[in-house]
Amino acid sequence: MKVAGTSAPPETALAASRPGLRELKKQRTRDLLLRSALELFTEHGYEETTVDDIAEAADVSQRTFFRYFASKEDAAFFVSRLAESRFVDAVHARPPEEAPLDALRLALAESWNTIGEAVEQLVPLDLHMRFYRVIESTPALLAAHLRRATELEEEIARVIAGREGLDIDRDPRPRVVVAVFGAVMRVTERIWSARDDAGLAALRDLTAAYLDQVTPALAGNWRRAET
Amino acid sequence: MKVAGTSAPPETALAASRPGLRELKKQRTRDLLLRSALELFTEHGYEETTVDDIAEAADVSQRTFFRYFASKEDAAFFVSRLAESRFVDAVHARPPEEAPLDALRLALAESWNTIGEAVEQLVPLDLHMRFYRVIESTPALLAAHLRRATELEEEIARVIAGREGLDIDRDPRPRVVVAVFGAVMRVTERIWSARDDAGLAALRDLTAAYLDQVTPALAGNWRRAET
DNA sequence: TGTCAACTGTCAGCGGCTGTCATTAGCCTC
DNA sequence: GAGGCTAATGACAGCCGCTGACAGTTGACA
Repeated sequence: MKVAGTSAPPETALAASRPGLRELKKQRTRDLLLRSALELFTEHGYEETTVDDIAEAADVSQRTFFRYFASKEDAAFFVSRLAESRFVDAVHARPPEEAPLDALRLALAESWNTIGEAVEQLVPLDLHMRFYRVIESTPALLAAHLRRATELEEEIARVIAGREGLDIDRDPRPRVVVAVFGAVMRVTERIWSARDDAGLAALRDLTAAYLDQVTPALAGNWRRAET
Repeated sequence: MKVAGTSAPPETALAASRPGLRELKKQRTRDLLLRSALELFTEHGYEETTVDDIAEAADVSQRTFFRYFASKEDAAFFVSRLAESRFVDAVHARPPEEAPLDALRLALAESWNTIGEAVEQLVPLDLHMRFYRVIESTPALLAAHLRRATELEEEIARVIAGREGLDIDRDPRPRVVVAVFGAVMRVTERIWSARDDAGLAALRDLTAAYLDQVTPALAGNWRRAET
């Protein structure tokens, strides 16, 4: 890679520009591994599925699996990574006049479709949604998910701090809002995944509803002003 | 402790009533394993410390380690578990008139000392504090820590829901406040652990300061009303 | 077509963790 | 205080996630 150019193949800094048989095969193997993994996970459970199972389902050796994915967990979150990056893009694109919490909420509302499309490129959206329930019910995966979520929060907190012209290490507010936002998201995921209707639309609606409740839920006595 | 009764050993349904040489040895082994583990973790790092290392430091077989702790991780969080239960107790003890967020904040403020004492029973408080930095800088431990934190949040959310007479599955507010509270705690831990002064007092002060910023940080535009 | 590099499989090995079984050692009774 | 009972332990074997090393295969490109 990085063969700069005089004559023949362009091969600029662009990734995956001209496929080439090799790249194509690679991508196909990776996709197959990914899909096999998610299918086995959702069908038999994460812990119950060995890396050997996945490799066998994709007709490669176990060693090859680890050349495509750093770990079993890495494969499990491959799709999520894609979805998250879309959300980050959406936050970046928000007009800077918006208050932080509004920017986050609107960025999310806006990115649902983009995310859906991006996921569908890799694996059936339905499969990815079902896998969320596996995450939620598998301690090891849930732990990894939460850690990844806080990393994402840190990234977004920096974006927010940038928008507001604040030093993230001197003013805790960017991290706090983002953490609060993330906390609500997590609660939503949790409740959503326990439901029967685990579709994307349901998640979207739940999220919107809960985000509206943040401020009222924090303020004072609930027994006085109901609703 | 609690040796009452007539003549020989009562041995009622009470746990750990009369030590007995056996129980005593067991407890000593467990404490030794625990302390060895934490010392090795803080000195050489979590991943770098083998269970064999820990077992050897405590002069038992590796198999015995796993009879005391379900996993390496389990040993790592043994002390934290104790501290958390103190906090839960404190929340339970709060007068029911207090608004939820106030109850949480005051329960925390109140339990610092209790926690410190309880920890000291098991291992040097200093060691436990230093270990928090290991958690924060070890991906696997951080992940586990976050998962455990959300489990704790669920427990506390139920307590809050109880206080307010709400059905936790119909009203999201208990989970939301607790999640927000927990989110602020996490941000605090993170910032605290990155500091030089990683003492208990510093953590306590930071937490208090940040909790006061929750509501203002959520409300509207930061650029207008500064501090 | 032949050379080079990328991709892959095989093998060996480590660390976390578990089941099994024989041995040890506290406990309890007679 | 000698015996039997049972909990606690150690030793061993084995599974699974994961990694390094080496050799074989297969696209890429002159």
